[in-house]
Amino acid sequence: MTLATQSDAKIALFDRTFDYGQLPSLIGFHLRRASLLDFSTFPEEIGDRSITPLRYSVLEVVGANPGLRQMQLAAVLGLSKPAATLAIDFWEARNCLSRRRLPEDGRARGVHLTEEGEGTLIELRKQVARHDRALTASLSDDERRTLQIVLRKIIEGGDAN
Amino acid sequence: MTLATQSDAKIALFDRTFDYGQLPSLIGFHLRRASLLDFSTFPEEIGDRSITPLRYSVLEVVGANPGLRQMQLAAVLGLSKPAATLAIDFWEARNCLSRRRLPEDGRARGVHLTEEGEGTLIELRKQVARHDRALTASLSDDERRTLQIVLRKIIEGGDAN
DNA sequence: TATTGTTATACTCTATAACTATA
DNA sequence: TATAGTTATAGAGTATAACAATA
Repeated sequence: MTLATQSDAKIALFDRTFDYGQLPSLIGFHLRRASLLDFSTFPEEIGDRSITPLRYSVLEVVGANPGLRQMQLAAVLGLSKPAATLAIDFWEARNCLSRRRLPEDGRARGVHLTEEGEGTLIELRKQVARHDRALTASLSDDERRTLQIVLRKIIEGGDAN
Repeated sequence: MTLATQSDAKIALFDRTFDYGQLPSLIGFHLRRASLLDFSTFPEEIGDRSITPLRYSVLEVVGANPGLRQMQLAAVLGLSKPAATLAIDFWEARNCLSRRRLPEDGRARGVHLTEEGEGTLIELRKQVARHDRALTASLSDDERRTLQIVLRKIIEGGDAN
């Protein structure tokens, strides 16, 4: 028995053709590769390699929800407590985020954009939108829209749209 | 100026609603989340937490290209040399892969499935296909097909299809 | 001198748990 | 006793470079 026969797509390398087996039939395989491509090209557009997609998303969510608590931020983005702490530390060191004690609960901190953070976010938004546009440059508007809907369906496990 | 107004989608948590800002307009955001969901549910179907998507893909590619060199395997899957070495080590320790010297080049090793490896791959293929099907259970066949095509376009940067 | 593959090392991320301060 | 957040620590994954064997 040869397992090499059920192929589906090939790749040319070293003057030879290789077979991906059943991998190309898997949505997860393509999702992984597209997401990796997104990550790997992200810093090219942003310039600053220390600004990762995750760190950008933290700034974005704080901008959209001024004063939310660190735990809330963590829950919204699916971060662990330490991950939230570290991401906020990163932006605080750059004077883009600030922590403020809440009068109603001395344990909690509300997270806010600083003035510099607002400017940084406005700039980042443009760059990230440009990067995302470049990532999907080969798609029609219709395909881009469909892709977004279908990905949401996957993420919400069938309860979406 | 408030940055919280350009919202697009919301999430309910802690008896409150939070805003994702521009994140939901980004394909990359959804790709990341869908891919993370894929990864996080993968071990549930496979059972063995040490068998990662990457390690499975190594077995798959060796099965589809018996005897390919380690460097070729690395290139096909976009792995670094050490990553290829370690992945092959993993399967060799489980008696699923073997390295064989090539008569025509003493430096290179060809990678082969063992008999046990063939059985393991056959089983894994079924489980992985089932997992991928579950991941996309909320999609119609048509949507699944479209998704695959569109993701390939992204990956190949516009030269695809 | 270049290439295949291995090993060593370091760096990033993540996950857990211990800790503090408040409640 | 429980919760918000911080710090400490360890584990997985990845990337680079040094290395051994062969060409």
